[in-house]
Formats: sequence, C-alpha cells, structure tokens
Amino acid sequence: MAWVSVCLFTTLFFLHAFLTAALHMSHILHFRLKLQAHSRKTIPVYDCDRDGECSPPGSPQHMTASHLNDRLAGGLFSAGLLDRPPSSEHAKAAAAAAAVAQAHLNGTMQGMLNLQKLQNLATIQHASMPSSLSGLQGLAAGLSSLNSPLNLSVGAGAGNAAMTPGGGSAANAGGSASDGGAPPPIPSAQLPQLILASGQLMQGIQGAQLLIPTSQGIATQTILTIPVSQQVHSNEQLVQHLAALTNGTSNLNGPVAPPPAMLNRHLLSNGVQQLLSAVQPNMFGATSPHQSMPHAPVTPSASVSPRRMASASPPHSHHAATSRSLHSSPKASPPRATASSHHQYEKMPTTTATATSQSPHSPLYSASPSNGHVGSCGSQQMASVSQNQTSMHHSSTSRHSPIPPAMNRLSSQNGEITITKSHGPSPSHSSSTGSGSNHPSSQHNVPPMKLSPSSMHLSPTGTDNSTTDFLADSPNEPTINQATCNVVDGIDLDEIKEFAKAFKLRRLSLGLTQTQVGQALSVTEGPAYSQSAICSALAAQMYAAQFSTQQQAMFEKLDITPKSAQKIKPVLERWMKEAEESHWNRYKSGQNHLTDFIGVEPSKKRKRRTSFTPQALELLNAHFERNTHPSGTEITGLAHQLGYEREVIRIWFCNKRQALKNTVRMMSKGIV
Amino acid sequence: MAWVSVCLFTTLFFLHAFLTAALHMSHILHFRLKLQAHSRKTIPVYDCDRDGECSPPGSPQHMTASHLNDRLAGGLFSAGLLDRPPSSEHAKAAAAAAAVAQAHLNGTMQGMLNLQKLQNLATIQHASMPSSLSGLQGLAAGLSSLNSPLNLSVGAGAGNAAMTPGGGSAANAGGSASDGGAPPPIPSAQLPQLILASGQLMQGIQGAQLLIPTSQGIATQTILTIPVSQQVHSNEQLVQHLAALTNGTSNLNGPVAPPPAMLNRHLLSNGVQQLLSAVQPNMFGATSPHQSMPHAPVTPSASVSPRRMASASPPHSHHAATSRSLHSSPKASPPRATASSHHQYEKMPTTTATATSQSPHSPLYSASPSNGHVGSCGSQQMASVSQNQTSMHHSSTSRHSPIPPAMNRLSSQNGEITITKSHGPSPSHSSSTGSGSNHPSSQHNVPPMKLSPSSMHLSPTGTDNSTTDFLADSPNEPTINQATCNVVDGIDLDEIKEFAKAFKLRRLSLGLTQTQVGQALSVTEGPAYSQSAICSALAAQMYAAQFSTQQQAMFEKLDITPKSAQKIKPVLERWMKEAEESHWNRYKSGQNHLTDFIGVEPSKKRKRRTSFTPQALELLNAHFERNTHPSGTEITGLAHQLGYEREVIRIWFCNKRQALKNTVRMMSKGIV
DNA sequence: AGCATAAATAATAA
DNA sequence: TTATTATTTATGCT
Repeated sequence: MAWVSVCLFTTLFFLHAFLTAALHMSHILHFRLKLQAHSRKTIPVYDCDRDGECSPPGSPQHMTASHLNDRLAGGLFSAGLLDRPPSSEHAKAAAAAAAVAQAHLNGTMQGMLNLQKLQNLATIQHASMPSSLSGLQGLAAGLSSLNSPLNLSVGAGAGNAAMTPGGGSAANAGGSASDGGAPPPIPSAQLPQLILASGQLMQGIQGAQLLIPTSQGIATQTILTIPVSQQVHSNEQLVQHLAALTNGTSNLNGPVAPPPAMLNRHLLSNGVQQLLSAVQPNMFGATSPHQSMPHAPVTPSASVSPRRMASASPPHSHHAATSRSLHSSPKASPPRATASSHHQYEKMPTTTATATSQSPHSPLYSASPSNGHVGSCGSQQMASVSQNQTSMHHSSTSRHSPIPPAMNRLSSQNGEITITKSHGPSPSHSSSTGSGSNHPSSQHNVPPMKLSPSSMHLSPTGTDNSTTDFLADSPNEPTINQATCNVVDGIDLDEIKEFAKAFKLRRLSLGLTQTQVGQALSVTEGPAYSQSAICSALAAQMYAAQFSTQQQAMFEKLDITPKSAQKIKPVLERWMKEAEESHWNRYKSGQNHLTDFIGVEPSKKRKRRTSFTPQALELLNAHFERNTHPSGTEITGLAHQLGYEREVIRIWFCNKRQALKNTVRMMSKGIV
Repeated sequence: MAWVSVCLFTTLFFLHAFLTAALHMSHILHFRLKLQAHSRKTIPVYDCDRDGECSPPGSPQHMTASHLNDRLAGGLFSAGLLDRPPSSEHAKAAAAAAAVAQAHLNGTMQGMLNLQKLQNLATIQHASMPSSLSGLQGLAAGLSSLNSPLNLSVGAGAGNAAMTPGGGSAANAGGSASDGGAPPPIPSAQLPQLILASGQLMQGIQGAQLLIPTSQGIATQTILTIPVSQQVHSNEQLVQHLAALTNGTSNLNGPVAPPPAMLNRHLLSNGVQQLLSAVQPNMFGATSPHQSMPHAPVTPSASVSPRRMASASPPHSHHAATSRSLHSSPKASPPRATASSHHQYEKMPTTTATATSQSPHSPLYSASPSNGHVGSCGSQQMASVSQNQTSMHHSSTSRHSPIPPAMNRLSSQNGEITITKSHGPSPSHSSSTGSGSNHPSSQHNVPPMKLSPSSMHLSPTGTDNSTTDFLADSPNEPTINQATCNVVDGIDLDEIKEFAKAFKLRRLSLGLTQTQVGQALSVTEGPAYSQSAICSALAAQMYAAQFSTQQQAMFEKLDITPKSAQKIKPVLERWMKEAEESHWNRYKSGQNHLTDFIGVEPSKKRKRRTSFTPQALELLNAHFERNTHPSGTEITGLAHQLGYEREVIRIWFCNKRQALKNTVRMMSKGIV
C-alpha cells in the first residue's frame, strides 16, 4: 500500500549562454550582479544571498556594496570617464548627485514612494546642471548609493556645480540626497518642480517625472520606484528589480548656464535586485537646426498635442541661441563616453525564456564610439560629450545624411536608462575609450530622420541634437567606415534594445500607451508612421532587443535588420521629446491632462464599469459553468438576452476565466 | 548574461491517509511542513532556509531533515499510522522510497529534467507496493530527502517491501535514490515505468506522469517541474512555484497483492512557493457494482477514449475478483484514516490578494467522518478504509438514493490532494469523530449519481466505490442528519475546493482541457453531463472554491451552491479515473496521444492556447536563433524534448517567424 | 479602507 | 488576423 513519492525541488538557473548556474536561494534570492564593462564582457561583481553575504562569483571572497562601487569607479576611471583614479575608499567614489533627486529606497520600505510626496519634495529642491563632470559624479554617486541599504529618497542634492569628482562623495554614500550639496539657487525658473507624469511605468515600477526649472533651463527628472519584491507571485521571495531613474535636464533659459549634465545611475540592490538608473538626455545634438531650446515652454497653450505641434510647426522654436550654450558645455564635461561604462547587472533569468539576461546598461556620456557595447566598427570617433557642437549642425533635413559627428549611443540621446543584455557572443569591445575607431559602419550613420520640422519645436532641452546624434546604422548610404563592421549588428541590437527600453519608459512616464503613441505619430509623422506601423516598430524593437549578439545571424536571415529598426528610432525619439515638451507646456498652462497632448481625443476614457444585475450574473454564471468558452454566437446571444453589450459579456467571460485560473493556481500553490 | 532558471522538480508522495508534509528544500526553498491531524489543526513541522538550516516555526531551534522525519514519524505514530514509535535518530525515520522513482535534481542542474530521461530512469526502477507502512516510510524517506542539497534523481529505491519504518533511512537521507534499497523484483508488471503524459500543466509547470508497474499494480507518479522564477518578469527575482505531484496507484494484476497505499505528500517551500500534491484515487468505492478492476489494461486498444469506453460499456470489466482483494486490503492497512492527519502547509501569502490563506489539506483515508474538516453532520460513520465493502453495494442506479454508508470525504474518494482554505467562519467541526450529528442537512445526501454504467468499466483500481461514497449534499432528499448542518457549507467548500483542485491537477496531468473533459463527459455520462455542464460544474467548483467561509453568503447569493457542485463530483471523479486508465491503456498499446482518449472531436473549437514554460521558451528561442526553419525532425525532437505536441512547436516557429517578419517590415516602413 | 471584478493593455498562440 | 491569455488598473460597493 505504500506509496512513496519523492519530491524534489530543484532550482535551475539558466545562464544566458545556456550556461546554467544553479543557485540556491535561501530565503529568497541570490543574486548575481555583474558589471559589464564596455564590451559584452561581463564582470561578475556580486553574488549575494539574502543574508547579505556577497561574494564574487567563483570566489569565496565577499564583497560589500562599497567594494562594488569601487570596482565600478575603477572601471569608469580606466575607461577614461573619471579624471582621476577612484579612491579605494568606499565613500570616495561616490559624488554628490547632480541635478538629480536621489532616490532613497529603504529596503524595508513598505510601499512605493508616494508620488505626491515626490512632488512635494521636488518642489523643495532644484537641480542645476553645472557642467561636464556632474554627470559622472552623479553616476558615481549613484554607484556609491549601492552601499546604502537601498534607500531612495527624493530629496536631493541639487548643487551639481559643487560636485566635483572627488567631492561630497560621503554625503552620497549615505544614500540620502537631501543632505547632499546645497540646493542651488533657483534662478529664473520660479516654478516648483512638478510632476510631469507619474504612474506605474512597468510591472511594479512607479515612476514620476518631474520638471525642475533651473537657471539653466528645465530639467526633467524621472524617478522610478521599484518595489523590491515586485512581480513575485510568491510571498517570501525577495525579489529584485531594476529601477531606472531617468534624469532629463533641459535647459530652458540659461544660454549661459553650464550645460546640463547627464547622469546615469544604477542602483542595484544586493539582497534585492534593484536597479536605478538615471539618464539625462541633455546636451546632445539637436536634430533639426532650427530647433531651439525653448525657454520655459513659452506657449502656455494648454493642450499642445504632438499633432498640434506638428501642425503648428515652429511655434516654440525660439531661443536657438540657448542651444549653443548647451552644446558648449558638453565639451567641457570630463566624463566622456570614452569608457562607456556599462554596468551590467546580471539578473536572475526571469521566467521569460529569452535566454539572455538583461543587464542594466546605462549609457552615459557614452559618446565615444569605442563604447564597449557598441560595436564600433569604423574609425570614426565620436566624442559624446563634445558631440553636441558637431551634431548641432546635423541638418535634420538630411535624412540619411552620413553625418557621423558627435554620435551618441542611443542611450545618451534618450537620456534614458536602458538595460542591456550582455551579449554573450561578441567578444571584443573592451573599454576602448575615446578614440576607438571600431565599427564605423551602421553604428554611426546619422539619419536625421524624416523629422517633420513641425514636430521639432518645443524641445526645451539641449537634448535636441540627441536625435541627430544617434548612430543609426542605416543600411543605405553607408557613410563612414561602415562597410567593415559586422559587429554592427550586435551594436545595433544593443542600441535597439536600449532605445526600445528607454522609449517605453518615457512613453509610460507620459502615461501613453503604444496605441496612443502610434496614433499620435501617425498624425505627426504622416502615413508612413501609421499607428500600427509605429506600434509594430516599437514592438519590433523590443523584439529585436531580445536578440542579442547570439542571434544576430538569424536576424539578418529573417531580414529583420536592426538597421531598419534603427531608422525609426529618430522619429520616435523626436516624437517623444515633443510629447514630453508638450506635456510640460501643458503643465505650465495649468492644463495637465496627460492625454491632452496626444493627438488622440480624450474620448478614450475607460468605460464605465458595468454592474451586472444579480439575475444577469446568475445567467452568466450558469453559462460559464456549462461552458467557460462560449462561442461568439453564444456571447452575442447572452448579451442580447441580458441587455448588455456583447463586449461586456465577452469581457466578463474573459475575466471569469481569469479568475478561475487564478483560483486554481492559488489552490495548487496553496496546496496545502 | 546570467540566466537563472530555477526548476523545481517535485515528486509528491501522497500518503494515502492524507498526510501531508511540507518540506523545506534546502537549496532553494524553505518549506514549512505542517502536519495536520484530524481537524484543521496544523502542526508546523519544518521551516528551513536554503542553508539547510531548519527550525520549527517560531523556534530558534534548527531542525534537520531527519528531525523532521522524526517529527513526522512521531506524528504518524501518534495518529496510529505507525506500528511503533519512530526512532529519534535522523536516518531512522527515513525509509527507502517505495515504488517511486526518486528524483534527483541537482542544484546546479542545467536544465529541466528531460522527461525522456525521466522515462528512461523510470524504466530502471520499479515500485512495489509492500504494505501498510510502506507509505509512511516512503513519506519519511521523502522527508529525509529534504536534507539533501536538493537533488532530484530519478533513480530510485524501489525496494519498498524492504522498507520498514526504521530501516534504510540513511540511504535516503543522502538524497539519491539510486543508492537506495535494492530494487525490488519487478513482479508481474514487466512494463518499465513510462511516461503516461507529460506537458505543461499550467503556467510554467511542466508535468510528467509516469506509470510504474509494480507487483501491486500500476503506480502513477506525477512529476511537476516548477521553474523557480516562473512568472516573474524581471530577471533577477527568484521565484517560487508550486508543484503538484500526483501519485496514483492502481492495482492491475495482483488480486493477492496488498492493496496499493495512497501517499499524499505535500512539499511546500517557503522561500519558493511550491506545492506538490499527489492524489491517489485507488481503493475507493466503485460507483457501479459491475465495475471491476481491469487487470493491466486489458484492452490495448490504442485510443480508448472515454467515449469509446462509454460506448463499449463493459468491455474492460473483467477481473471483478480483483476488486475484492483490493477492498480487503484497505482494511488491513494500518494507516487508517483514523487520524486523518492533515498536514497543512502554510505558505507565505502569495502576491495574489485573496486574503484567505490556503492550507494544504490532503485527505487520505479520511474515512472517518470525524475528520475535522468534514462537517460531519449526521451521526453516520464512514470508515473510509473499510468503506469499500459497504460502498460497493451502492447502486449506481439510484441517483439520489439516500444511501449514506461508507461515506468518504471527497478527498478520500478522489484520492486526490486538494487544497482547502481554512474557513474562518464556521467554527465548530472539531475532530468530532464519528458520532457528531452536527449538520445533517445537505452534507450527507448520497447521490449515487447518474453514473452511466457504461462509463464505469475500465476503472482499474479499487477506487470504484469512491464515486458512490461521496457525501454529496443534495438539497433534495435530505437523507440523514442533514437538517441541522449548517456547517456543511463550509465543509462543502473545502471539499469542493479540494476536489476541484485535485481534479484539475489530474486533468492537467492528462493534458486535457476542461472543454475536453466536458465533451468527453457528455458522451460518457449522457446529456445531463453535457460538455458545457461539466465544464461549468468544474468551473463552478473552482469558483466555489474561491470562496471560503467568508464568502459563503455570496456564494449562495449567486446560486452557486456547493451542493450542486458536490453532486457532480463523483461523476467527474469516475471519468477521470477512466481517462487515466484509458491513458494507460493507450500507453500500453503504444498510442500515447494525449488527446486521443477524449471523446471530443478535434474539429471543435480552437485549441486552447498553450502556454510555454520559460524553460521551453528558452530552448525554443535558442533553436530559433540557430535555425528559424527547423526541419520536421527537429521540430519533432523539440516537441518530444519539451513535452509539447509537435504541432504546437511547429506553430510556435511559424509565429516566431511571423513576428520577426512583422518586426522587420515595420521597421523598414518606419523609415523609409 | 478594502475587496471583488470590470475594463484596459500587452503579448502571443492559433 | 483573430482570439485568448496574462497582467494591470481602477471602479463601484460594502
């Protein structure tokens, strides 16, 4: 009678190159943090268990977060991003956050940061973009924050100018920005920082985008709060997440002010996988020459929808002069993209089967083509920071103009954080800082894009050139050094991935759906950018992103070239800027309706929640019991019979099935 | 780059008396094991973290697996399940696994266990069902395995007969079954263990059902692989999962052999939510008197679909004599349900908001009406074990006949594990064994059901009576002690929930959809059990299960009475047995098409959407990367490897290519 | 204040 | 292209 069954529980960890590492997760997780320097080469940095004990992979040695920071800093330095070698002291590496609210996420944080609170905090602090090094410093600060118990505070050291690479690191190390540099005087912009947009960006990530008027212009700051245990269905696991913190600083007024620096910050929690990255899109080339940095959005026109903007063409394009100042500063900024420090965070593979692990990849001033990740084929150099000037001249008009100068990696352009998978296959790509004339090919084509000039205006920040700066590898018109780069694909993939990610974050931060974006774009960009096309393009990008190095071949085979994907990027990028700008404008005018600026009517509202009568429910349930998957006819019949819309009935069944499924799942889990 | 996939392989051993043990699996999980004696009282047994350190809940003390075993053994003993007190020595408690392949999953395991491999392994080992205590021993062994570093090997100590409570524990503790007891001689059943069915059961759960011929009969073992990080969208989180392992033992040949024991074991991981449940439907009353226990499925007819079976009526009903032996044995089996030890496993609340905690509730020979869970209203006693004889006489013909004898709780009848929520509201129902005349009302109507006798044949196991035994509370004909039971609802809910869960697991393990079941049932059971009706019944049960005590009111309001659900249970149970039997038969005949035995035409509706496991997707994507156009052979291989239908795999590639193509197209559109 | 679930969104199997 | 699923959001009610 005896039955013996043996239950085995196993945890399999799949390493992305099909290397599988088995981890044991104690309580919850184990997490393995890897920093990826330039190339796909990954540097395992951290491997901790819940107890907080961390050890580098394959090594008994334990590393603390600070160690990690040092390591990072070292990497940066070696990459030429830092002026001087990082000090080995933990705090040293960390610089005060510049122009960024420092998120302070408490490990034991009970909930998400309330966005309202964020806003309130935001009003208190202001960020000014000092200059060159601030970006790096911010980065450093971010890194240093790793040491902190994962606290994210929204106060923040605004005084970026004060931040020198070596300065104020200690403060940051503490993790709370509030104690950071003295808040810079709030210059021209008397507007308090406002929440441009807020809401859930992804899975469990709450995001808020703040507009921070500064003497330099308007800075946009994105704050993402990432619940540690987000997405985990089971209770006990500690989860990790990555949060991307996007910092966008736009110069609105100060033509004189130092250019806003870009900050990229990645915070990774040990016990909990978390990533915070901030990117600041400023300073990069404006796609269209006529783009100006709108002072504070001049036009208070309430609902400036992208479409409207498109039609209204250049209404906002004034202050072209400001752009100059902006550009100049980038040059000064020391943290060149030279060593595009790709901090890869190796996550545990999610359930998603895609074998590649995603590593947060914060392209900062990753201007230098030598960026490890970037398959820089050509000999072209692109000084990311300095690019601004160069890129400035890119004519937005020349669509496929081979203008390569001041090319930035996608990320920098977006000013968004993106997570890149480490691409297993493509080996090379070390931290060839600066001068690397690696892959000229696809990487550096600067397709100004078909930027409907109309859509260009309003871009408030110096970020304008960003679109132009992109190294879009256009298959056609292989401008510079493009022939020999076969690494390009890999690079493209990275870029695409990053872009897609960044775009998504930005889109979400505006509270827009893919559909909305598509619709708006179709209006703005014309038929070629029909909604579906855009959406699909986005999807494609996402999709493409999935394939990292390893799959490039297939990619080509299927004719799904990253190149084409790359082409659409500028358009999307441009639109996004406009949308964000518009958003800001509306804010100013007091009209803060997120959906207003979309070319879509607000009509879109959510349908009123239907409430079914008990009788209806009875019938529906009876039907459901008989058949959980009623045919269309059945549904129609029911709808008619009950007097509800067919769709309502259909959805009812969908939800009912879902509920059932959930129930079952729980039960099984529960099992008792 | 890191991929982490966690696969949990669990083998559940169902102790036939509904003993559930929650284990902590070191490596990865934390388990909390609770033994629940009769009533819902739960006894926390284990709580370990990956380090292998275990401590009883609320206690700093660490327990080793062996401790757990001891504890368990002690519990069992106290419950009267063991003949002698368990020794305190760690190894002692563990007995060699009986009749079960012991899965050995290495923590560093690279991928999921290949089902093929499992099958191969299965062929190596054989399980023989010794006698009474073997079940317990097996359990103990299983528990002991907890100590192992989470290795799951599919080799396994088969020599169950040799297993005495105190013997061979050490070997098991090692975690590898291969070194376990000497493989018992493979008696009559010369068939190697085979995979009855395999595939994705749910979300990311892969399941394989093995048939293990033993001298006692055929044992079915279900192995579920649960990716740790399943369902997690972010990479890094380690996830939890629950695995349910169903063990069904059917006596095929040995009329003389001791009756198969049912083992119910629940493994629950703390850190990772895992559930393993096994249910064994054997030994219970046959609904229709003419049912016999088919020897080894006599009819090798390839596709013995339920429908066919229905039409063919009693083709397989031979060996009626065997049933006798089966029944007799239950009596002899020491582990009577007396102390229907409910091992409740308390899991961490999952993210799902449902506030009720689910406690694993494994009804084993919960024959005694006194079972805490059961709201035994009437004074009727039902000796679950002994019931067989009694129930045997139930006439399947009398649908609503008030025949109460040998009533079993649903679970026991099913021999399935089900998860019950603890119902807050209904207080009473202590382990008022036997005599409690609590809620006579709805609880005890024994609607024999309209069991179309035709459908009865083929039920291989002695389980036949199970259907009859059910205490279906039919609103009409309140037979015995039924008036005063208001607790009934709570009880019913428990049962319903349990049943629904068990049924679903079994259904899924056969790869059947509700629709399929419904269709098959409509054929088998007649119009009253039309497809839709069945499905709805299932759904209703599921649905009903959702509501635990708190929501009963609503339940009633919606007219989703547990009672009605209860009525259909026996039918479903019976059908499931047949289906499983049929499955086996087909297997024997070499026709292993999962869908074959369903009485449903394939012509029907769109196939249910498959959901691939992350692991499967990983593999598929890897293949896709290499080759977007795999040959038929490749596809077949993949399908086999992954346990999906070939067509599903083929379609996956089609869709994948399509997606790629779309992506490309859009991108190109985009720009140019 | 929370819960149950209708509605909406995104992904993807068929 | 369609239909379903999987998730998420947020409404309406207690």
